[in-house]
Amino acid sequence: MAANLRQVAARAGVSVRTVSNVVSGFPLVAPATRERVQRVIDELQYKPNAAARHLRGGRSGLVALVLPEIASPYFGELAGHLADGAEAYTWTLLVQQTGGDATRERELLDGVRGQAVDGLIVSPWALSPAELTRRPDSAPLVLLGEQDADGLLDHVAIDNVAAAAAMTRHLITSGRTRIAAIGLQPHLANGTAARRAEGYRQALRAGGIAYGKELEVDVESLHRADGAAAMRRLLDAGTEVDAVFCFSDQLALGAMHVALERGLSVPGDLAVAGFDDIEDGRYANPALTTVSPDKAALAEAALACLASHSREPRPGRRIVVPHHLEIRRSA
Amino acid sequence: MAANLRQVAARAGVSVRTVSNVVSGFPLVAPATRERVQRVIDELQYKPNAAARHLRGGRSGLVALVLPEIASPYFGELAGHLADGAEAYTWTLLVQQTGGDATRERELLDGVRGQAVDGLIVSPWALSPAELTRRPDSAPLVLLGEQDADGLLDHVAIDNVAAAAAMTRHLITSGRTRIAAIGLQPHLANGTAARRAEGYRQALRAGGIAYGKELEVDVESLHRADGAAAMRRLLDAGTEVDAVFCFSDQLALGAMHVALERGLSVPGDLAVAGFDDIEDGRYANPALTTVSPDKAALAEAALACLASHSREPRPGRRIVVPHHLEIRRSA
DNA sequence: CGTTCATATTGCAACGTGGCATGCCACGTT
DNA sequence: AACGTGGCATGCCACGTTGCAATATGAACG
Repeated sequence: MAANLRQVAARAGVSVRTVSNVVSGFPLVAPATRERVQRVIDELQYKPNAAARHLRGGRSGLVALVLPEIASPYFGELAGHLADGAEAYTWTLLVQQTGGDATRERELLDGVRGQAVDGLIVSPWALSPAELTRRPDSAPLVLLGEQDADGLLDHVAIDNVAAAAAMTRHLITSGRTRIAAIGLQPHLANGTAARRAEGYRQALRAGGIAYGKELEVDVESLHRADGAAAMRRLLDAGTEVDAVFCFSDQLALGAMHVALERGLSVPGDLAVAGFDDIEDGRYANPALTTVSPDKAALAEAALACLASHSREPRPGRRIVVPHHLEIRRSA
Repeated sequence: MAANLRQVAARAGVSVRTVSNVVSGFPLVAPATRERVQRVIDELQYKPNAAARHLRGGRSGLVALVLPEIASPYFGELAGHLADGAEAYTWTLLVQQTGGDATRERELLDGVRGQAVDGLIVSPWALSPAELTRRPDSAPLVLLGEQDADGLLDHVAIDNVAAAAAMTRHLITSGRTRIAAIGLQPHLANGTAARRAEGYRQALRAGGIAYGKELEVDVESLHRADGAAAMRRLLDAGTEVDAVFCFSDQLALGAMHVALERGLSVPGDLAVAGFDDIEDGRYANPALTTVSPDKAALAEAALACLASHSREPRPGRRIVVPHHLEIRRSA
């Protein structure tokens, strides 16, 4: 049975209000009183009741992270940064998985929990920007990833077009001429893959390199298995390729696995590049060349956005965090 | 501005209590009234206030997952299963990272959040079983991993001794005679590594294979970098080895990376085996042989434990979930 | 000695909900 | 006609906290 303010107050011979003042560090408390109350607090191991504080103050101290799946390394690493960073704001991170399902995404955006949370950090998958903005005014929300919702919602992301173009240029510079892309998702409203594809095409065009539909491979989702399947399709189709640029590291690891299985040498016969710079890529064999977004900055910016947004309403912001190419062995 | 019961009641021309009855599905409400109230609820988009419910009912609908770091693939995958499974109990998962720090682990076990949570799922790192049991009676707690706290706390785990022995036997059976182990953590009270070491030694002894200190490599933590460093030490020491059994897949991936870098062939010159069956291992090159714990069962058992424990107090339980060897290419 | 002021402490109310007990009404029974 | 029964609906209260406004205390000053 946890102690409450009343019990502490009774035992210390002061009013409930005074105990509350001590707990919350209100300055107008006599040192002697403060000390006496503090002693009772320690003695009874009093801990403020979060539910009551939440009800009274309207602040839950919770921030929801809404994403397709936490088991995905990229999201896991991001969640780690977010959970660490949240502490500075006295927030605790809550995980909500959508499984990439549109209905579930919609539900979570203003579900039961939506009301009990000080903010939402959302990595949308199936929902279009239009659907994202059309939501009742509840907790502040920040999107991870570039979205066409400028001025309406906050979003934090790297410049995907520039990043994809830079990696493609790297492949061209190192002598590759048949550069495939794995990871397009034409069926999704979520524009991340589209932006990466755009950067890829821009760079090919600028480099005077051939490109076309046969070099672009769609995927259902971004797991290693999808990358593996895509690579198999590409090789089975007999398309000539000397490089693949995958729009996620997981796709790249799956693709590389298949390439090696088929007896290709990486990077000899085939260069493989990824996107995300997940920890696995660093220790892959060969180590994976990748686009490295500054995940810590991404997390920090998202949290700062929420914090500033809950202080005062303002138009949506677009925050771009840095990225760099991490050139390793695979490309 | 979210609607509350009072506003719905006023608009529907009934009492607050009746609206509450409709919301909570209390049967004694006339169908006509129920429908009228429901219409207003939909109209005003009424959503029950979680804080008030929590305060009134003492249930927050939150379960905390306390672990060293969520970015670790094993924990990420486990968190995914837990978040999915929690839904069936109408729980939401909350992530608390300890960074393997004893002080922080202690804090979190009965911290501010500890009181606001319906249960704790804890993967201890630095804390000893004795310290874990010595805590004020707050929310129910279940430990992940085997701990010497039988009868006092619930814990859910695979049989680490048996699993490690089985993998070691597999290495022996496939002809290896100089089998090293990477991943001992003599400085930690947490007994998982110790149990795996025990299984390893048992199997070596039973197989009549040499073992000794020079074959057992300690690590600080379980990251790929630790595995890589351990492998380097092992090779630099000139110890003759034809297999390494790593006590986590991350260690194994780091170790394998170094082995390949040094020009060894895997599994030709060196067999590498891991523990955890994380997704990366499946697509590693070569694919990683590993001990595969049933993570879904682990998650489900942990949640069931919490649920049953919050219904009625009872002595601590020890739940063993199945595991199997996942034999791939690396060993 | 009375007034003023700063400091220290307090009581009241309200946040939104659900348990409890009770009130009300219509209908059927004696 | 009086009474009992059961279906519905309601009012009151408490959960633990904090904002607000008011009050008590003591010191300083005219």
